[in-house]
Amino acid sequence: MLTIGEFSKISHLTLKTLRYYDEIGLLKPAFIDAKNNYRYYNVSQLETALLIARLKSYLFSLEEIKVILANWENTELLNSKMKAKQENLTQQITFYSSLSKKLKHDIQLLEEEENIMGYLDQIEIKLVDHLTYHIVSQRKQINAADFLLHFNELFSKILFENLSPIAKPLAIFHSSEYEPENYDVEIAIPLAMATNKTKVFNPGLCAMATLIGSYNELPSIHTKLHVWIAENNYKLNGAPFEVYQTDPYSTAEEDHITEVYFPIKKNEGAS
Amino acid sequence: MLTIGEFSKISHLTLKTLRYYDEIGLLKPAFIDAKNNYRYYNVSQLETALLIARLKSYLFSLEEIKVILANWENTELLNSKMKAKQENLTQQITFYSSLSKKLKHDIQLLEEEENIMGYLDQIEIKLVDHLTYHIVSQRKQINAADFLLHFNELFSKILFENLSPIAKPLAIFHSSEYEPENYDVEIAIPLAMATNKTKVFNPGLCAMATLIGSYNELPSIHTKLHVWIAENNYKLNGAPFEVYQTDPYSTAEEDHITEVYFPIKKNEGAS
DNA sequence: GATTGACCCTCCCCTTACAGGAAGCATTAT
DNA sequence: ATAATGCTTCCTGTAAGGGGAGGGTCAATC
Repeated sequence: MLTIGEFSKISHLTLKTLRYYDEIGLLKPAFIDAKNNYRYYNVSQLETALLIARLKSYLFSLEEIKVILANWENTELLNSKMKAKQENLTQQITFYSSLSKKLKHDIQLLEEEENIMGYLDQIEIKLVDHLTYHIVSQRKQINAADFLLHFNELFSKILFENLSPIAKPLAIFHSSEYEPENYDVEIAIPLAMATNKTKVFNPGLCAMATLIGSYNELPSIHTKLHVWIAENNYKLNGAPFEVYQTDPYSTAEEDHITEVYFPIKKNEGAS
Repeated sequence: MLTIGEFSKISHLTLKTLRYYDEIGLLKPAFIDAKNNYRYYNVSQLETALLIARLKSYLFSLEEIKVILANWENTELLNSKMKAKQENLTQQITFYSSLSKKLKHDIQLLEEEENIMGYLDQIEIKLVDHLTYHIVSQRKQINAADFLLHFNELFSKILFENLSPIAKPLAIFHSSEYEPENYDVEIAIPLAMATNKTKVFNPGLCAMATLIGSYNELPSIHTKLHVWIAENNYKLNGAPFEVYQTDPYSTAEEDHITEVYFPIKKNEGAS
């Protein structure tokens, strides 16, 4: 039997770690002296410790390791977990690589122009009077991450009910705050004619900006629009909406074209 | 002035996040109504929010971002931070890649042999009677991470005091637990002759195993040795030590050869 | 037999960047 | 006037332990 100190020295796990593993039930000492609560490990547990360390080096969480240890005989499980982790690592590498590329780009920008936020000045804002549409729409609380999925339903409806779209699909944002898990969005498609299922969409005067590229830059567009609205003495007059000009399935992320509209009206009492 | 909800919607930061940024002083609302503690942001703060989001996407911690914002005029600082982060990312990528390779190797092992701990059976243990040495040594509490640095001092001493080493350098481990930040290690070099600065090193009977490759596998060796000692009815009889057979500066990590010794004696009262 | 120093125990707080939820005011719309 | 919405603070929880306090225990020495 090994005391916790001896076990620590051999396994290269700290005392803190060993007590923690005991606490969460990952590696419980073989024997605990009831009268003083001293932990004693037996020699065979050293190999378990090695195994844990190895799995940990592959970035499995302790919770995952616990499951793997509990099913140690089941090599199929281990195999699939390891392959999943492998996939995971590959994704991480891709992610870091693209991040590194973007960072490199910004470093260059900084050295040439002394400003990494310069792209903001490229965003052009137009004042437009938006057409009136008859739209079919669905309003829902969705998770922002699977925004696209909810469009499919509407696309399908259009197809099967023989409706004829007259303009690109759009989304109207009703949320009063940003809550990515629970986003209050109305997805809509403009039709050629009014039916009993359509409603009138008439935003009127709008400030508009076009986003070319990843959706991640959306806050930049919103910011720009808001700054512009404030500076030009307008105020918001309805829910913002976006019109999708490109097919998200066939277009690369960096070529997406999205038009962002903010319905506005002149500020009363302003000069 | 924007309420926190409006600001959230535009910046795509949640209410929780905004309140948290206020709390840690990263993005304080421009105005707080004293009578109801409502937070109000002004439009220009939207751009700060964008900047924060951008830096966050580059995996800067909020603490780092705070520093960058505080020195926003100083493009030099930003530049160096970004380059450091770039370097950091490159390291991460290297790390994940090598991890991925190891994982792949283990997946193969698992499919061929149904066992990823099989390498343990390859470790061979020998019973040896160790020579007696006269050593110069230094015992210190060190950080395990810069183990190598502490050898340099001793190497230098050897050189400048014209001492003649007679065998490879070694390290004796006195710690009673594993504490990587505060490792009680005695670094030593055997000399040809005794002087007033040397001491006698006489470990006697030892169990020994050779580690070929990365130091990370050390716990495996220790485990093996301990299991062997227990199974063969010996017990520890002094501090474990390691002999470094290869030059750490000119040898690749996977070719390092380290001999691990455990001084032992027969267990009394055993059959 | 007593002391000392090394070893072990539990308990509590701290870390990052928030999320979830409760309880209670404040504002706005009907 | 009332209800719905929006805002506030406060508490708890996350992963994997680290740091330290305060106190009990063990083995070896005097």
